[in-house]
Amino acid sequence: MAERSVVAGSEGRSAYKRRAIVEAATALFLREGYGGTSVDQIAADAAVSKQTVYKHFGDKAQLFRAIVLRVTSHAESIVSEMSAVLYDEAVTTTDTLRAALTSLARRYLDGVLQPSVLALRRLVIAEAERFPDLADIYYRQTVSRAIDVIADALSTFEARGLLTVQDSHLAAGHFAYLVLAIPQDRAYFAPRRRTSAAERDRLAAEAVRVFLAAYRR
Amino acid sequence: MAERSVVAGSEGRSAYKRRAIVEAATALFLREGYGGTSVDQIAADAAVSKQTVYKHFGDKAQLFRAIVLRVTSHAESIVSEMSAVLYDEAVTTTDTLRAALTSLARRYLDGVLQPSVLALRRLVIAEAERFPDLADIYYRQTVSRAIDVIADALSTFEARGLLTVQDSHLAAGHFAYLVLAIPQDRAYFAPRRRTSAAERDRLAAEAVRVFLAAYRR
Amino acid sequence: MAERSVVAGSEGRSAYKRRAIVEAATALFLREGYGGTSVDQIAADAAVSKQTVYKHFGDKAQLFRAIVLRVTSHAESIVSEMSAVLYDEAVTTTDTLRAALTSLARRYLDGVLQPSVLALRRLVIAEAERFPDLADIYYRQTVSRAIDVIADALSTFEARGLLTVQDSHLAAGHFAYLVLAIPQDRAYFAPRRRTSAAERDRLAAEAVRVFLAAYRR
Amino acid sequence: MAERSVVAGSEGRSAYKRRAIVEAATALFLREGYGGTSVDQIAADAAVSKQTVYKHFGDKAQLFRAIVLRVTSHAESIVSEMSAVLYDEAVTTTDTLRAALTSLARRYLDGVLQPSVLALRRLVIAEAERFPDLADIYYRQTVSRAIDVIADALSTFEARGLLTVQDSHLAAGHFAYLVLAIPQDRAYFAPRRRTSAAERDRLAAEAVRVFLAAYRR
DNA sequence: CATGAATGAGAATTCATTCAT
DNA sequence: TATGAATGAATTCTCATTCAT
Repeated sequence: MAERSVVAGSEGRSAYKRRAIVEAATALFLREGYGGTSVDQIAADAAVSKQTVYKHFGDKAQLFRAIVLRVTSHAESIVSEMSAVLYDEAVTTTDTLRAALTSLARRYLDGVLQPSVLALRRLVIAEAERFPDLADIYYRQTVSRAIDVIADALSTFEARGLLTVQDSHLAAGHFAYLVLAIPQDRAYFAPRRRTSAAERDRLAAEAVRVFLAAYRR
Repeated sequence: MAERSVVAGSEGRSAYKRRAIVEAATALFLREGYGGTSVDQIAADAAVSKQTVYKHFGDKAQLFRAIVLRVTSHAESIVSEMSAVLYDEAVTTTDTLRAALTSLARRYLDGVLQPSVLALRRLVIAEAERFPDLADIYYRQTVSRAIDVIADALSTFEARGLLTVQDSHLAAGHFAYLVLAIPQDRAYFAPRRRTSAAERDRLAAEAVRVFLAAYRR
Repeated sequence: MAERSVVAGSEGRSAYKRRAIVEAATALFLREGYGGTSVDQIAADAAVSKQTVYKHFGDKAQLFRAIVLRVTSHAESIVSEMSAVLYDEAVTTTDTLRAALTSLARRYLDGVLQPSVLALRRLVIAEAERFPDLADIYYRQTVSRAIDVIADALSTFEARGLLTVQDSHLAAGHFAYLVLAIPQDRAYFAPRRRTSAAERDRLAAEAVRVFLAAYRR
Repeated sequence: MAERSVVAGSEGRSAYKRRAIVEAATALFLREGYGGTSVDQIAADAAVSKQTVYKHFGDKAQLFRAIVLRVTSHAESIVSEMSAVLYDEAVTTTDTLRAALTSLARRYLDGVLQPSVLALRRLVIAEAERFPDLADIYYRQTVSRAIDVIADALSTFEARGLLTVQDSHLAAGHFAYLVLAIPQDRAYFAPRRRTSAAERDRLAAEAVRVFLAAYRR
């Protein structure tokens, strides 16, 4: 038992340090970028020796990959939560459809405009040339994924006779970017500026209005 | 006259070197980013001594600023050319309006999806934290500017009874991103992928369709 | 115990390296000045990597500060040793006073004319514009300090009816510079020239003679 | 005549530029030191090309030598002016002697405590290792020279039965440093601090008092 | 297995000096 | 003869990575 607890303590320590590294690296990469973050700093912030960082992650690039993938999968979960609203059985009329889409739009905005999500996007874009594989994964797991989910829902709504959609992915793209593009593009260039809740409400409502004008049966 | 040509040759030399530096730095910054580009490399590519770079531009950051501003002003000219179509007197019917907006959309897509324009955008986004002033200028001179121009045109069209527009800037944002957001966002994450002419045609046409469904009187 | 010696060895190593850096830097700064000494050279002379220098001292200026302060505190100890003679109870007559002052003068000369002390003074003077704080500390801890100590003693001697001193600090200044100024000023401009023991004897004796002529009761 | 005026203009121009270089270099060397001054800066401040600097002075070290020698000879003139008072025939009594010495002391203080003189001294001291010849010349032409002049005068005064001086140079040294050493040493370490006129008066008076107590017949 | 030190390279920047024009 | 450019080395400092203890 003593032995086990030592072993367990050892593993627990290792896992603890690993998590400390991940946390420090996540914060630093998101804040300072890849080039702006040094392994020294990560080790210092994690209160761990550099050697430990290298033992756990091989090298800086692999650590970066691990961090980005981890945060990306977290971003993916936003999409999943978002999609819940889409499978609401109650959407059977234009009014409930509008409500559902508006709710979806608000969730989407709230999710994607989170500072940490924006920081990740900016980071991935900045490093897309150095880490094209990461950029690709990111795009597929967040942007594409969201559009897929929306497209599915739109197809469902069309099957219920609520919408007229020919290319559901194009329609989903229209919806997604009617909602999101304005504040997201602004946020790319002004990382500090926030989009107020009122603004988000309005953007969601207007996006839905335009979308329905074009796609309602 | 011989003397003058000597003098002119002397000045021309300096200007020539300066241009060589600007060209080399532009290519490198757009391709490798700020951190990925060394002053050594710029000097080597420009076939110029490092001193000459420093004499002309002070330091790396100032050189970067000069480059970004220069390319930005070039990007701005795309907006100006784009706006030409908007003042076509012939837009008086729904059909001519649709044609004008489609043409506008195509020009917009063609302009913004140019590799060099995309590279600049990615660069500015990547360095928005380090050079917030540049990001701000870029956004105002290209993104905002384009939306302003479009908003003006939409107001005109409304005055002619062709559209119903309450918030012309919001409507312009809807238009711009219905057209652009899908391929632009994809391009941020996949710098190498091109959007074919056929795709651009379709994106333009569909964007205009959605826009008119929502905003036509 | 083996463990402890390992730990101790580890700490000892770090301290050993630090001391090696301090010694190399002290020698170089005193000999070559601040600008004339490169961090590369310090690292090489200390048989240590540049990184180790930077890890220990942050940057060149901080290293310089540490060195100057350390040597200054050593110079301060000269003042302290010097002051011992001043509290000799045996000073009760003009003759014993003369002997005590002469002894003091000799110690003062011996202390301040040491090549390393002169080198430090020249270094601090040379860098007084760049490191005014250091110059200030140096002046207070050595020059001012010595004069304070002497002034105290003179006050004591006056209390014993041996001297007539109104402004004890001024009198101390007169004493100190009657003793020291001639060879010190020469040494500033001729760093290599030494002042012989015979010369120092004579300078001490004559300084005391002049001083007593003016301040003896 | 036209030709001559051209030639003369050319020479005048050359001499003018030379003077501009000398002035700029003097200001810079005194303010920033040898290592802190770049030839670029000198050329810029003199509104002259670097080549012109090199044509006129060979290299930076020679320019430095020229500057220091020029300013030194100016400092020497202070000694000469100072010495005037010493050959005043009216010095025949203890009172006139005291007045003459006090006046001398004041002139000496005023001369040597001029900021430009102090800056030169600090510069020469700082570079004494690199330019030992300059330091030597400086010392002889200012410090030694002043002491020689004073020693001469003291000998004269002794010949008139006013003083008892055995080693006139030692006595002159005592006089000079009784007057000067306190504020000069302070000024070495605190380049910005000034010594007020009142302080100088007092220092002069007290120095003369001590000196006469020791050397008056 | 973890820590401090080392390595070795590379970055930005500056300098004194020399070449062409 | 004077100017802008070039040279080439040096300097401070940082980084990613690897030993040795």
